[in-house]
Order: sequence, then structure tokens, then C-alpha cells
Amino acid sequence: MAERINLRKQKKFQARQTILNAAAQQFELHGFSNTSIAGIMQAAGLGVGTFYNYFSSKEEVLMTLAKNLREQVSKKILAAGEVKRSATELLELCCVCSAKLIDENRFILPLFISASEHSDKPEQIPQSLSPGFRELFEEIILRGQACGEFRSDVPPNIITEMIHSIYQTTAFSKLEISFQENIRLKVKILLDGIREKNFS
Amino acid sequence: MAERINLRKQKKFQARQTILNAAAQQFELHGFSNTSIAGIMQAAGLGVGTFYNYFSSKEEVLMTLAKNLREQVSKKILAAGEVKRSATELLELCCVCSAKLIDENRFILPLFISASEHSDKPEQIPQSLSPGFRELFEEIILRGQACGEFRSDVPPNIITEMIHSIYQTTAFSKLEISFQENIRLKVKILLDGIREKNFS
Amino acid sequence: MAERINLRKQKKFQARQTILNAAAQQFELHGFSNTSIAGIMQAAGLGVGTFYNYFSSKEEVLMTLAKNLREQVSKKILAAGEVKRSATELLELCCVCSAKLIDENRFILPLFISASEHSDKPEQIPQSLSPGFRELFEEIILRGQACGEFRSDVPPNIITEMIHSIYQTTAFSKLEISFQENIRLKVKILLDGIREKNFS
Amino acid sequence: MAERINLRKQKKFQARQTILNAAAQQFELHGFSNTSIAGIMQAAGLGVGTFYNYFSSKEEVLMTLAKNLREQVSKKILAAGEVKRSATELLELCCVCSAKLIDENRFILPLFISASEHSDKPEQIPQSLSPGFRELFEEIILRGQACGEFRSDVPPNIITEMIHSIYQTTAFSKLEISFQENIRLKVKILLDGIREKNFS
DNA sequence: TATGAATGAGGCTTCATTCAT
DNA sequence: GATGAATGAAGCCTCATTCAT
Repeated sequence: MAERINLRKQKKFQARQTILNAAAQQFELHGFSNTSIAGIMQAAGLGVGTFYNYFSSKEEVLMTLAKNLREQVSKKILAAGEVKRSATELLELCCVCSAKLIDENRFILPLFISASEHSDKPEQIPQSLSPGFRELFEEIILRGQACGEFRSDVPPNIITEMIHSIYQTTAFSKLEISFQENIRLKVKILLDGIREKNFS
Repeated sequence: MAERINLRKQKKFQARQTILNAAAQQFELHGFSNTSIAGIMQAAGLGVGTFYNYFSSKEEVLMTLAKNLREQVSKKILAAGEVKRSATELLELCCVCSAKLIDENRFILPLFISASEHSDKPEQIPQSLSPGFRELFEEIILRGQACGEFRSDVPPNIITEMIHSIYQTTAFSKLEISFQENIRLKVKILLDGIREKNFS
Repeated sequence: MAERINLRKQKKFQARQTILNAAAQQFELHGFSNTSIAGIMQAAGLGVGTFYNYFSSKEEVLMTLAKNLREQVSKKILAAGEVKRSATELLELCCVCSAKLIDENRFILPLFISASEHSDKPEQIPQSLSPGFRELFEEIILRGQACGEFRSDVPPNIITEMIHSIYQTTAFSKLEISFQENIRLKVKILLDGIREKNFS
Repeated sequence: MAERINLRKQKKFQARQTILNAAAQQFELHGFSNTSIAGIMQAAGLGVGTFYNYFSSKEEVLMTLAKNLREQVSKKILAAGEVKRSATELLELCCVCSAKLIDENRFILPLFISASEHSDKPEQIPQSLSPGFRELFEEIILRGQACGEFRSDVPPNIITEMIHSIYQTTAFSKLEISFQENIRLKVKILLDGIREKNFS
């Protein structure tokens, strides 16, 4: 009996996952607003009505996809933070980790930028990927400023925002260079720009 | 007779302007894809059908708005470039100028990011605001690298892209700080990050 | 003074004619229902509003074009009828005359077939090109039947309708043969088919 | 389960049929271009959107209606052709058969004439009802000419076209006589007109 | 739970017609 | 009389959402 319930739960979970994957694929292919629920479900090989057994709107799907990515990123980054290093090293490491994960789920980033736009249902769209991400970066920067490693004449949230901006726009880059390498170079510039001059 | 025609043309020009302004307002308020043509024309206080006397699609309106801004930015920047200065000074000046103009037409920037998304009519959406903007920045950076003022271990197009990213995402910033000041601080970091270390 | 009025009338007449010609051209090019008033007036090189100084609807234009053709055809045919001949000769002659004129204004025939369809304003569309055409044919046939030249076991209006049908559909013919020759052959068949067998 | 699906498919088929019938009725009532999709669906007692679950345009509906009729006609005619008779008899029989079927679906014929007009989507409108109809007639005529039963001084395609023209315009006839009788009389004339004089 | 047909609101676009100049 | 910008009705079509099976 318990197994049967488990099996059912598993099946349900599978359908949900199928929808999420199909949605990700369609979002990447046609963009968020040009993707219809019918389109997603067709890609998923499921009936249209089934969608509403798992989600109540396209926005919710997007939110879920984002949450998943966010959790992955957070986990990786938190793990990295456990070993003690200089703020610079830590920040660099975090950036590399993030870049890698985002690269593997690239579709999600553009989505955020476009979907967050001015949706009719803005409450359903989280501000950014940040929770557990933005905070972490900001914490590292604060620490770096506190110990004199980073310049203090620029507010930490500005610096965090700048890091963010690098991720967001690099996802769109048309340059020949790879996403991760592109991020690496920009982070290098940023790190050199925020390093306290007397420090080195 | 000529006057009569002139008068009419003038009125037509005004109507066009009214529509453009209403569109800008609505785009800013609800976002590009959430703005309907009916909405624009209602905001403009004109009949729906009138829209098609001036534009053939929402995309064309956006393109027109963008072109207008682009031209303003280009003019300002080109004027700034005529006086000879160090690459650093020039870049800083350009950034300040651009920031000012973009600040006054803030709505347009988010538009580009969202509209470019995956439109059904992508050919109608120019890649960015850049023509005469991106090129200018890149030229300044090249010159700075050539004379040893800027680091050469990062390709100039990466740096240009980074400047772009600052504009794009700062337009969305929720921080308390003003747009122009925000840009100023980020540009400061960037300039410090790309300055050749031996140079100073 | 009188001249001035005449001149004005002439001018007015010219504009009217210009519109009629443009309409004929557009009808032929795009079909009746796919032709817009704006399209006609653009082809005429006149302002849209001007249309309503001369006609009150597209249907009226069509009616006018048809009336013109009808009058031409009638005139020719009546002239032909003045000389006395056998009914067969007369019918053949009429058919040839009609074919020639219709060929020169081919566009009008298809129009009738399609426009008469089920227009919203059916009262404005005359039944056919016939007045002074259908009647004439019918009279010739009646005469032919009366003098034993044509078979009498088929009502004359059926025969007239058959002649009509030849004109109507031949206007659409995709065959290589010319319109007039095509008509000639079909009329030959028809004449042989209605000739009283004992007569010859 | 299979039954359930079957039931649904059956219902779907019924809805499709309902729409086709409503469309036929509306086309007949108001003509093709004066019939709106909303009108059809209202006549069908269904929601507007439902239309697009079955067809993608009015043209497709027309095409479907025509195809159905064409198939019926072809079947009947082919059956008639299996018994061997003289070309004259065969042609007469075919004409009678066709007349009967067309009479029962009279609406479709005018449609073809009007719809073929100059549609914006001409590729979607087949040239005529002919496939398996025009060809058949032409074959009979060729055979009749070959065996000296029909006159050979008129190309067979002209004769076929003439038969066609009889059907097309008789569908519009305002005469008191019935469609089938009307056709019968005209075909009699035609047959007499194409019979080789020496043959009888 | 899965399905997919039905629905109608809402967006886009065309166009005949009006009217101020 | 000539003009053409303004208009809104009306048609087309898409799509999120519901609901009976």
C-alpha cells in the first residue's frame, strides 16, 4: 500500500519534472512570453489540462525553475565558503562556481531579465536569483572592506549590483569567447577595480 | 495653400509625437509586451485606428523611440570627443554624458532588454542602442590600450561589453542611490580595474 | 462664364473618369472584394475623400462600369440588327460583336459573377449585363423559332441562358485559345445544337 | 479507455460536421466573403474559438466542403462509366448524375466561382471541382471523337469547358424550371451540337 | 489524475466613412 | 471641389482556463 502511494508520488513527480524540462526548453527556444502553455505541454507530450494539476501559471513554472537553480548555486557557494581564504580569493571562487552553474542553465538568466520586466503578475516573479546568492556576495564584500582588502569608498551593494550586472549581460553576449571565460575576465577587472590600492 | 498643407503636416507631426510619448509612457508603465496598441492610443487620447496612420506595429514605435535616443546620445558623445584628453578622462566623460541622457529616457533601456528577447519579428529590433555608442566606447578603449593607459590583457570588446552591462542593469537598480551617481561609482571601479598598473 | 462652368464640369468629369479607370484596373488586378476604396484612389492619384464626391460606394462604381459596357454592347448589336438576315446569321453576328467588346473590357465579366454573389447590398447590383443584351438575344431566338429555323422543343430563355453561360465562363478560361476564338467555337456548337433538323 | 477515446473522437467528428453544415448554410445564405467565422460558429451554436480547433481558415472549410462533394460526384460517375455504352449515352448519363448531386449541394458551385475570384490565399483554392470530373468528361469526349461519334473540328477541352459552363451558370439560374431539368435541356442542345452529322 | 474540446476575452489589423481645412 | 487624418466597427486569430469524461 505504502509502495503504491510512493509509486504514485513518483509518477506525479515525474510528470512535474517533464513539464519543467519542456518549459525550460521552450522558454529557451522561443522566449518566455512567446511560449504558450499548450506549447509546453505539447513538448512535454502531455495533455493541456494536465498543466494545471501541477502549476497555476507560466509564471509559477518560471519561479520553480529559478528556485531550483538558485538552490544549486547556493549549495555550491556555501560549500566553497567553508574553507577560509582571503576575500579576494573567495569572491573569485564564488564567481567561478556561479558562472559554471549558470552556464549549464543559461536559459534561466535571460528569462529573469525579460520576465521580471513588468509582468501583469509581478508578485509572482521574484526579484532576482539572489536569495542566498546576492546575500553571500554582499557578505564577502563587506568582509573584504572590513579587513581593508577592498576599497571602502564605494558602497558594497553597488559592487554586488555590478557583479550581478556582469552575469546578466554576459548571458546575452555575442562575442566568440565562452561564457565562463568571459565572466572570468570581467571579474578580474572588477577585482582589480575594487582592490584597496595600499593593500597589495 | 502651402500654408494649409504645412499646417496639416504640423498637426500630423504633433499626433505622431503624441503617440510616441504615450507609447513611451505605457511601455515604461507596463512593459513592452504588456502594452497593447489600444492602450497606447487610449493614453494618447486618439482612436485605435489612428495608430496605423503612423506606425505599422508596436515594434516600429519602439524602434523609433530607440533611434531618437540613440541620435541624442551619439550627438552628445561625439561633441565630447572633439576636445583632446587622456583616454581615461574621455571615457569617464562619455559615461557621464550617456548616463545623463539615458537617465532622462530611462524607459527605453529596459525595453531593449526585454523586447529583444525572442520577438516574433526579431529583424525589426536592432541589437542595441549602440550604433555610434558602442563603437565610440570601443574606439576610446583601443586608443587607451594602444598608448599604454589601459591594460591590454583583456580584449577591448569585453571591456565595452562590461560598460554596456553597467548601463543596462543599473536602469533596473532598486538601490536608493540616483541612477547617475550609481553609474559614476561603477565606472570608477571599472576605470581603476582597467588602468595599466605601471601607468600611474 | 459659361465656359468656366463648362470647364469645371469637364474637370469634374475627368476626375470621375480617372476614378472609374483606376477602379477597373484595381478590380481586374485584385478582384472586387479585395479592392479597397483607398486602393482605387491611390491608383487614381487622388485623395480618399474625393471618392465620395462622385460615388457613394464601390458597388456604385461597379454598376457604372457595367452600365457603360452594356451601352456599348447594345449600340453595336442594335446596329447589326438593322440589316435583315437569317436568325442564325444574326445570332452569330451578335455573338461575335459581343465577344469583341467584352474581350476589350474583360475585367467586368468576372466581376459580375463574383460581385453579384450575395452582396450585402444586393439591390445595388443589377442582375446581369443583360438589359438590351439578353432581351436582344432572346428576341432573335424567338424569331428563329417562329420561322422554324431553330428547334422549338427547348424554351428560348434556356437557350439565352446558355449563351450567357458561354460568355461568363469563357472569361475565366485558362485554355491557350483566344477569348474570341473560344467564343466562336462554342457558339458554333450551340448553333448546330439549336438548328431545326429538318430545316437545312 | 479505448471506448472513452472513441466517444470523444466521435463527438469531435460531430462537432466538425456541425461546423461544416453551418458553414455551408451561411455560405449559401450570405456568400463566402460575406460570411464571418463568428457567423458560422453562431449558426453552429458553438464558441468562436472552437472553429480553430477544426479548421485554420474559412478557405479550408470551403476546400473541405468542395472535396466532399467532389468525392461523391466522382464515385457516382465512375460507377456509371463501368457499363459500356455509346459516348453520347455515357455523356448524357454523367451529366444527369452530376446534376443530381450538385443540385443537392447547390451552394458549393457558386462558392467556387466567387471564392476563386482573386483570393488573398489563392493557393488554397483549388481550380475547380474537376479532379475526377473534368478529366472524366474529357475522356468521354475524346473517345466519342475517336470513334466518329462526336465532331472533331472543335477541340475536346473547349467542349469540356462548355459543359462546365452549363453547370456553373445554371446554378444561378432564376428561371422557373428546375435545376436538373434545366441542365438536361442544355445538355440536349450540346449533344446535338457536337454530334457528327454523318454519324446518325 | 489525465485529457483535450470548448470557450470567450483580448489583441491585432483593415477599411468605409466623416469632417475640418 | 479636394484633401487626408481620424475614427470605430468588425473581422481575424491566439490562448489561458475550465470542465466533463
